Amino acid sequence: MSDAHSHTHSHGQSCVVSRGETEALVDEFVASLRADGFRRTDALVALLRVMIRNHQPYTLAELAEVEDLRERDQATIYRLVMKLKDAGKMRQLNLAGRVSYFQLVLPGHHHDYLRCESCGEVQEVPLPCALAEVERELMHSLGWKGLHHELEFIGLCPACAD
Amino acid sequence: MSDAHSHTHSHGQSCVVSRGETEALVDEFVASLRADGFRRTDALVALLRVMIRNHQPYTLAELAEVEDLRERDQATIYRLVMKLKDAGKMRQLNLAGRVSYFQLVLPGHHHDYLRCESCGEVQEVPLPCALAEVERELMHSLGWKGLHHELEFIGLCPACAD
DNA sequence: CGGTTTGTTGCAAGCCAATTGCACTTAAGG
DNA sequence: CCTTAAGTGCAATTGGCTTGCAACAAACCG
Repeated sequence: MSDAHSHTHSHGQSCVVSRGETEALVDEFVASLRADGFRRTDALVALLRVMIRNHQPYTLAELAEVEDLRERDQATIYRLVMKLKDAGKMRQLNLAGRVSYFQLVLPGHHHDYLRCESCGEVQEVPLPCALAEVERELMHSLGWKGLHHELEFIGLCPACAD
Repeated sequence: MSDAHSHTHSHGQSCVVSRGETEALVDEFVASLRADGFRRTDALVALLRVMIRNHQPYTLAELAEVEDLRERDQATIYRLVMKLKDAGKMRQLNLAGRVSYFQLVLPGHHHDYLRCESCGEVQEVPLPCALAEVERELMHSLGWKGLHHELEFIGLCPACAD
């Protein structure tokens, strides 16, 4: 009952960074992490390399499939992701049902998503997001602090719509 | 590692329907469900009574605690919810991490939510939502069909913000 | 450069919401 | 009533996380 979505989701290509530029960003990122008690380990570097080079949401399972992380324990990746999240450097997105997606927090790289409820495809919304103003209004009128948001449009992708 | 949020979340009161009016809406809802092969069972009526009278997102666990559903098997509730979802009458919201929330689809009763990342409190956004136009634009320019959306603002509620 | 401290990792076990198989019950429609 | 297909309870399984523990290895110190 209820459809499955258990295949590999294709993400929109979005935000790909060149090889050399990635290394510099990774170094910078790791350096900033030192303050949070992180050490420069192979696993951390490999994880950041992937998530910086291709800035998009990944499931833990997807990360475990990636080059240089493939042969690592999933618990290791899990703990890295969680620690990054605790440090405020990682965001947990609840795009689909029971699996969580994770995406690095890179200031100025916010995105909303479209998800196909038939095939599970996820793609970025190619329009600027105008919710920052709503956030400001909510913080002002309701007293909430530090708001960000998660917006997902759900429907049928062109391929599944027939 | 990573905070827990495992307590009972308080939902904003929102959309409460009077006792008598609820019964009428339940009857109407059940009637429309006949077309999808549903039968009028006690469990279905009890479920709809709750979810129509107080139109808000519920977890399966919360539903299982409710009057008239308390002594029922959780698998029964689960299957009702899934079948309603398959019939397009129920929406699965991914508000928090591990657990899913479900909310009946009642045309014209759309809401966005605010969630506190410290205490887990969820409340409705008390502002009109202006994304219908974005949906139209996306369907037109990208060829997606039947779009709806899920929008959640995340931050610290007034109580947790100090 | 060794030695110490403390974060990191692998492995395996555990957790828990969700999911399913099966046999029994019951609503709906003759 | 009687038949049929949907609904239900119970128990068992799945699967994505989550954790305890002992072995490792960065980072730091003298």
